Amino acid sequence: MTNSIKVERAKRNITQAQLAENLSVSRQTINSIEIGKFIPSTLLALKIAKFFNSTVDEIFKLEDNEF
Amino acid sequence: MTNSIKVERAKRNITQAQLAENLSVSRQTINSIEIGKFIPSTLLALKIAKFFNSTVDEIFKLEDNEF
DNA sequence: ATAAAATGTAAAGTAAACTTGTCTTTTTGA
DNA sequence: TCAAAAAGACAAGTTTACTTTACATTTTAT
Repeated sequence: MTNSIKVERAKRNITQAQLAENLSVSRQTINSIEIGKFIPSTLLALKIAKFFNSTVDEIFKLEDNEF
Repeated sequence: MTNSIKVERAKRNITQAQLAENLSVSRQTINSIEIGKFIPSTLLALKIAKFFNSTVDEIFKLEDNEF
């Protein structure tokens, strides 16, 4: 699974810490998700998508070999 | 967070066990997600959405008080 | 009404998400 | 070029997703 959180942040010039604060999670959580270290819950994914006025499916993508 | 997995299953006449098998998770995992006992990972949500030819955002919704 | 299938529930264990704290490395900007 | 800000990384601890097993309840079909 890939995600474009870093790109979405860059578009809006928002830091990991700012995103984290807005979502009420730790900066490390955002960092770890961004670099693919772990997979967020669907609840957090929905919040991330909403924050970026986007969708979960737009930000998180299955890779070819997945499913 | 709410989800419409039960409805999507009903549309296609698929049991929890069949869905679980297709997604390589246990039946209890599907059951627990359906009744809101726990929140799936984004990876599993993407697989569920794909199985139903739908989207995560269509199947999983934030409730009004969330975020 | 009865059997079989499907669903709900619960407990114990494992895996992984997430937190907090700390430190290093990279990037940014004056 | 230098300092500050941002990002990457690591470890230990907590919480929660998920598994397996097992059993109870509900639904479906005959």
